[in-house]
Amino acid sequence: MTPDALARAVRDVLVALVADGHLPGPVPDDVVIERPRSKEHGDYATPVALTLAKSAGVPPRSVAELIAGGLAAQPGIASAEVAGPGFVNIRLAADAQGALAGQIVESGIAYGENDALAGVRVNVEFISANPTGPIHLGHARWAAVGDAIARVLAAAGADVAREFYINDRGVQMDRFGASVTAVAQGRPVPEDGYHGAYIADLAAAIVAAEPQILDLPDDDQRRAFREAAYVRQMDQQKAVLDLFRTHFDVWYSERTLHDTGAVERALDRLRAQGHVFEADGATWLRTTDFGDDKDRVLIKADGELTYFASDTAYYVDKRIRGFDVALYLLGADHHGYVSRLRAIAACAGDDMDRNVEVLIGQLVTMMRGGEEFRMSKRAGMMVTLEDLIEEVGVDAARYSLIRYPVDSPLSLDLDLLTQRTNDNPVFYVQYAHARIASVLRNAGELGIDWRSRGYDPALLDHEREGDLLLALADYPAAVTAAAELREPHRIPRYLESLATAYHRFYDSCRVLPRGDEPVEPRHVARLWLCAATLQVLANGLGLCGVSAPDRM
RNA sequence: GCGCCCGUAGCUCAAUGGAUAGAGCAACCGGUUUCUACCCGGUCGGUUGGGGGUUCGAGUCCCUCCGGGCGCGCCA
Repeated sequence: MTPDALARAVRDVLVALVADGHLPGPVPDDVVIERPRSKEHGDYATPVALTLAKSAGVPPRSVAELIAGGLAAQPGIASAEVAGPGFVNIRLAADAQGALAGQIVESGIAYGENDALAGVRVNVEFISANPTGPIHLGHARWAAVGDAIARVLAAAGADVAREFYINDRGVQMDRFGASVTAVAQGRPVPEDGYHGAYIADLAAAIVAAEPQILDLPDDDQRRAFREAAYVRQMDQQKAVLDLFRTHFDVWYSERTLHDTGAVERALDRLRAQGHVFEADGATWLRTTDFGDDKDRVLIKADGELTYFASDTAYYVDKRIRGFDVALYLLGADHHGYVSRLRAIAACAGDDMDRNVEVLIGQLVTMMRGGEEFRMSKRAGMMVTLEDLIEEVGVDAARYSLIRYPVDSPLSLDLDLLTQRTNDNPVFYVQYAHARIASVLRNAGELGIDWRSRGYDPALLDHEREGDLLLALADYPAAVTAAAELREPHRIPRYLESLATAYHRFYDSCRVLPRGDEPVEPRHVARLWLCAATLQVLANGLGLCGVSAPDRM
């Protein structure tokens, strides 16, 4: 029995109690089912009597008694008891609990998927690094977390697009182009240019590929270098992200935004909503109507569009493309954008609490030998995603970036992440997967065809088996919570608890027959439990974009 | 100055308003006659930064103070 099924069972009891006049209505739509911290409080507990008592005008324990009485008569429930101020503590029957293993194996990769966010179209925009340099460590957190959020949202039934916004227009691009040009011509990089060693690499590669570029007139040459460097730098970013298993559905160019008239469309819409005004020769958006600190300029007095105009047009464009939610994943240095992005939505006539969402990711640093790791081989003073992958590998990097809530600063300890020990949770979880794969392999070699035999769920009655089944039952709720709260770190945390439950089970429950022992139904039942655990570990690691190895 | 985020065990961090605040690491003690010991069990460890409030119930919500991080351009 799953927590969902249990919630329905409790609700059925409440409906019956109301129908019989034992309780006044209404019955709440959602009955809260909790996993008590203490095992003494049962497999599950519901505090619903506590919340109902007030409106019913009855002592909570009396309400709880009624619920417990009704529940105990339900199939699959071993016991339901009232405890504390009015909790109902519930224990499941072993067979009802054990049946879950079969359900999970049958569901396979779909176990954990749900429809909590069905019908919601979400645009997840993340990284959006300038195409003027490599993806750095600050972006890396979002490369992992943004991708995991997208996976988790999709698992919860949302229609998700991963999007990368390319700032390929404006002053930074020109400075980038000027820097590459200068190096190619043997001149020093301008003061306000880009100084990393990668600039020289780009210049050399471009000159090697198209030597005639140096014969072009100055302006043409600078433009040609800029465009060639842009293409190469984007390719480099894409290659690294590809290596990092972060793939985008849409690469959205700021130039495109301007070329397709999206800016004008957005301005029209904002004007129609009545939040645009002229002052001091400039065109403004009155974002202060919706909580921003100050109004923002869309078109400068010199006629140039601001970056804010692009932001605005881009948001409106996302909505025109049919997304219900524009989810922005930004670095802490951009948190000042939150109020203006929300104001943009409101100015466009949208609901700023629903149509736009901004997550702010705090800083990431890398430590080695107790010292901060600051230098990159290619990029100078910044550490790149490439460096991180080189240091710890994709799995450890992704896992440890996803493992923590994004609103707290993160310090990655490279010494730890390269160790294959318990300090390093990704190995702990992967090891559990590999361990199970090994058991299943051995079962195959012993000729135990557990899958076609079926199993008796009531045999999974050992305490550690029950704990493992409870952990397996928690998975869908972990996925839903991760999606609804945009907190993918819940998945690694969950996987670690599942891995612990498995290792504990493995420690006290022999799965395969020893030596010449015959194959008994209990062995088969435990193989089903192993297979179910393997599946959930694989599914959860999949949501993190981390591999689930069969051998380690 | 204004705004946002954070403050939980020696360290790194969990905890969707629920019961006695949990893991891992570190320290100490134990565990494998055959499935992966990269594992498992135990001990030690807390005024959840301080104070006040809301609630049947607060680490969680509100107020205030303290401490830390970041942001506040007709820049991009």
